[in-house]
Amino acid sequence: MPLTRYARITGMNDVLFEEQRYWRYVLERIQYVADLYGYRRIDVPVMEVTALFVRGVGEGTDIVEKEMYSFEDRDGTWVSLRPEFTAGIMRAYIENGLHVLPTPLKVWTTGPLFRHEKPQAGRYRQHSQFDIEVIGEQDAAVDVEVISVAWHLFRELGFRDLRLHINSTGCPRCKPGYVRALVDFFTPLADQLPEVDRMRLRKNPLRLLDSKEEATQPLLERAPHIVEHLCPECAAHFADLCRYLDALERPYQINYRIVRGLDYYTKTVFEIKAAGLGAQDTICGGGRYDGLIAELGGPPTPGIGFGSGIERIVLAMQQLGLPVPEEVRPQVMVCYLGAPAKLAAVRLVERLRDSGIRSLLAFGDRSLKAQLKSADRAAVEYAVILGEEEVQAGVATVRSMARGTQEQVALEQLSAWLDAALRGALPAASSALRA
RNA sequence: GUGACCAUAGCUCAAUUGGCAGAGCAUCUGGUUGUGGCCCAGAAGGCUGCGGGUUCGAGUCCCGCUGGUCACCCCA
Repeated sequence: MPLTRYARITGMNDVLFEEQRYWRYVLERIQYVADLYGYRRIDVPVMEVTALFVRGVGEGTDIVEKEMYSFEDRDGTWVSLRPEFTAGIMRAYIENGLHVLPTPLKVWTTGPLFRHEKPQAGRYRQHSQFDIEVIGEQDAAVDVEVISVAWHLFRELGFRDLRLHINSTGCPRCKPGYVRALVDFFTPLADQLPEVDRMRLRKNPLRLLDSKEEATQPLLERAPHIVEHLCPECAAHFADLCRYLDALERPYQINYRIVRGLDYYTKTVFEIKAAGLGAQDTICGGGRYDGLIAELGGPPTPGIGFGSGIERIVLAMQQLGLPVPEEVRPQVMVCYLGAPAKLAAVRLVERLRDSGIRSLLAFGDRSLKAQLKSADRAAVEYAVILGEEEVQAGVATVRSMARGTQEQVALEQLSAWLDAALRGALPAASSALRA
């Protein structure tokens, strides 16, 4: 007897059966949409050397500075549980020489990510994302396709109230100029800013844009927009993005206040928000990272991708009452009376499974009453009863749980009989007796 | 990392001013031979999150810790 009861580690979650219906459906739709758009699955390790994330995500980011699960491996190398997918996938791209594949390379993945944050609604320390990446093409039509993959998925899952926000963060050529303009704008107004935002002005001026401080809001209204400071190349790219979105008649809004927290973003950034969640209402976020692969030691190659939190999707679907398929239920339960019949039952249930019938065996030598009760709880369509009499005669008693009728079926024909009955094609000349 | 609220059976919740820890649901068994759902009866299930303190006496009051929830920060 253990003296302590073990509990979940903070921010970790058990996904129980009711919720699994959502997970199963979401994953299934993800595969469908990924196939539809021609994305190939890739899986990368949950652990990488810490330096990869420091270099990829960015040294000064919150993720790297205070949220990574990092530790020294037994052989002395520093490793981290992945806090996001992109860096690992880019490492795999470079390491496996995937640039030799037809360009662009379009991949998707899913799995757990780890960030040591304080948990709250829709935010967990271990969470899963659906992630896609397109590597090797800077055409803005790619950006639109990437957004469409997410959009299509959410529509497929039944979401209707979605909001797409887009922005451009420029590139190393135009971003510094904008940051300077932003600082020039706010510096004379610094005394009107709350403490937090004065700090942002000094440390990371771009963060001012997504400030939620009351006092800052009216100032932000008049602050310069990055869209007006883009270099000709970034401006043209952004204009293309908008033109293609318009062509799709996809509703979007340009939100010059989207600033993503990862250093690698360039040009397009976007978020999709859903109703039904609390403060964490972003179910998809991503953008372009044209400098990342070179930064990680690969050939200069543009890329774009997004991550979408599966827990958040599931949470929103539950809140919104979106329909998901019922849990797959077993179809038959085999009940038995006495030891000889039990031997026959053990053989029979496995034979039923061989013919593809989802079957349970009533364990534990309990009374027939108890066995039928568990058949009822399991919501099977048929109970198959094997007693001394049945074994003698080489038959089984088959009881329809819904109708309460039963009849005897020869053991050799049982699989075929059940198979037909479960399809709704009951054999015609069967003599049903009322119970 | 900061703040607010919360913690009693597997779940949802009771327990008078500080006075014997309970109910419903779920689980198991039974209501006469081999027949489910409804009903009835019973069983099992608790160091009241943990540790201190006040008190004749603490689930209840006080302090600390841990955990949970929500929000900030950040992010999916």
